[in-house]
Amino acid sequence: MPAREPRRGKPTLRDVAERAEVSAMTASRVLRDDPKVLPATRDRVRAAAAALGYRPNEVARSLRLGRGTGLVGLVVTNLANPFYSRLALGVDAVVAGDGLKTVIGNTRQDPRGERDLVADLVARRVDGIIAVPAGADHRHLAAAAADGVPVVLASRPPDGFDADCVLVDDFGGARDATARLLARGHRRVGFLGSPPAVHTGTERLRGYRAALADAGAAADARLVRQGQSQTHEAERAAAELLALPDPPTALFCSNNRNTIGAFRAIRAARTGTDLAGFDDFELADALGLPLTLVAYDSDELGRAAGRLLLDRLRERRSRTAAAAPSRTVVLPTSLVEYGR
Amino acid sequence: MPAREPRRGKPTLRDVAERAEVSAMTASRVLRDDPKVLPATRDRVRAAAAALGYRPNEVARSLRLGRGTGLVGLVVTNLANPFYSRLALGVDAVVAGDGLKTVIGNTRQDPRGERDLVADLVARRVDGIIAVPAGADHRHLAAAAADGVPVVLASRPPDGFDADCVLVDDFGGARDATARLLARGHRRVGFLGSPPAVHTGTERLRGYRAALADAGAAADARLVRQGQSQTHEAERAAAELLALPDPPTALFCSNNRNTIGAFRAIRAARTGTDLAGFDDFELADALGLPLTLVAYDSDELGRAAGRLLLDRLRERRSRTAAAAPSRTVVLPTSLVEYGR
DNA sequence: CTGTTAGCGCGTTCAT
DNA sequence: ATGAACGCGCTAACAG
Repeated sequence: MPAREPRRGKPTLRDVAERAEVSAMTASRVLRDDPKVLPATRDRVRAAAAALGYRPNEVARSLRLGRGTGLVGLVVTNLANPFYSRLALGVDAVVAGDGLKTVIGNTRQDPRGERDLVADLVARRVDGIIAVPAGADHRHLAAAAADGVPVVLASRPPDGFDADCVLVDDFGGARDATARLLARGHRRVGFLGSPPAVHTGTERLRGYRAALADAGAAADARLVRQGQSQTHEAERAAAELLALPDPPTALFCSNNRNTIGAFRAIRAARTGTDLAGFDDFELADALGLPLTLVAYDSDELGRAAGRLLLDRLRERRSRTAAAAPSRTVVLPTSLVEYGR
Repeated sequence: MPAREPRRGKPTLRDVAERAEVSAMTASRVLRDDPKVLPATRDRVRAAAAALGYRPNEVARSLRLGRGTGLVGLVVTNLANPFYSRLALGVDAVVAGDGLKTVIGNTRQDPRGERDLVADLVARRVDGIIAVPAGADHRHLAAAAADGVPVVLASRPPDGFDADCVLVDDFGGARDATARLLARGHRRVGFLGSPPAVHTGTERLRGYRAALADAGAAADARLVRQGQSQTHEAERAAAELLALPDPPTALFCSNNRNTIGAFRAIRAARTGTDLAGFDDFELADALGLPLTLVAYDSDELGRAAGRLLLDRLRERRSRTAAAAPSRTVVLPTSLVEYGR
């Protein structure tokens, strides 16, 4: 039988080479713009490649080169939350600048799923991982880092291992927003937040408490509700607070899901309860109720994470000395007032 | 020099094999749960793999197996738009069920960027591509399909080539919403929509016009503004319509960006203009103005696209007969009323 | 049950 | 300027 079948699957470098009547090596050189090729040969190879619709196989390429795959793994819990999609956008914008693509992994808050996902990303030889871990157990991420895959955490710090990370000033933002409520004369301020396992939730709770302490206001534990991660759960929790015999006159919410839920509850109860929350969101200005929000540059969160990762990858390429110590970037927050 | 250096980079199958004192082949079998291995050997290999922290290299694996990479490319224009992030989520949810991962490509409306992106995805040997093309020129997608990469379009039909696609009932939804406005007695209904090149925009414009014709209402070209893809552009266009000597008494908007912009303009102008739009969105019920929206299951858009792609991939695996004819799924819409 | 051979598509090394 | 040999890490196909 002849050496090679004519049309089996996609054309390979050898197909191009045969058609141009050169060796595979020469074809390879031409297609990578290696200068040491005769112009005439170059044209023949290019013509052959075009005629065959040749596409270099990046899989074979990255195997051979031993470098990474040009893929960055992004691990988030819920892409439907604008917070995460903005993050994804920021990451992608930055890493795309270096020719990298982003692989998304949506874990839906499932810790086991997150473990498998990270393992799979490592097996796929992504160049790096950017993660917003769902839980407090970071061993799977530590394992990835130990396997030599650079890991960058976003929105929560690494626990039990060392890694770059980019955070928001959770404590300061929450404290400032709560202080703003207190400055308006409120004495009973409720708190609505995510489950206690989430770092941002606990930090923001700390900020809320610090503001109360600073103002000499009492910290009533009955006014603190943690555990809501969906708007309808938050609405229910807020309604319960408002129905208390001695209800809070203001509410601070630790994220946009809780703020929106609380808004609905307040509007329904017509109590005129003052409202503040972490995270800015679209249409916050159009709700017809006064609202104090802790804003920050959510795109920048992703971009900063992307930059930290790119720095690690560059460091790795230029086999320079020892690895740089891990870095933490903290994004500032600001208070915005709507409808006032 | 000795045959193999001890610790260079990640451990490979051969490292595991040597440590377990078996051949690479046996190690391979164990790690893939091939039953034809002696339990004792199996344990030794497993122990060796664990001790070394071995991770199979999926890159080498997919090169060897000749199958795809287990990656699905998703091409969208703007992940920050909830419409696209929901789509991404739906796609990922479905394909993840088959062990596939989603690679996102955000084109930011740049047609040239989209061309390069698709070419890159093909070079990376993704198993398939799901795209919401930015423009009307689909030659790059046709090329990918011709290269043997299954392509599924979402939210717009293929132009100039054959492919599966999932659409929303753009025409019907727009016609129904406009008819609702007309049924309330409006005679002058304005239209705000995306640039003419976008399929959904033109279909929805057709629906709007059909409703006008059905009701015997005049189609005043001055009341039609196309070209807005951001809320602030839409707000400006809406304001211009409202400032006309003979302004429309109602507005129909072809997507959520335009609806939100129009909402802001109407609220600012205090004209009480009636408003309807395509796409449901969060907080639409809380805006304090009556609003008629064309709703559909946006997650299902992504899921349906994912399923069409999976069907193609399965068809490909089971080398059955000729390829099935391309399929089109159309999602129904419904009208929802808020604040009325 | 286990090992050997061979090669997926490509690029480095060293010839010529 | 061009080509042959070799191997990246893995696994089908065949021995044994």
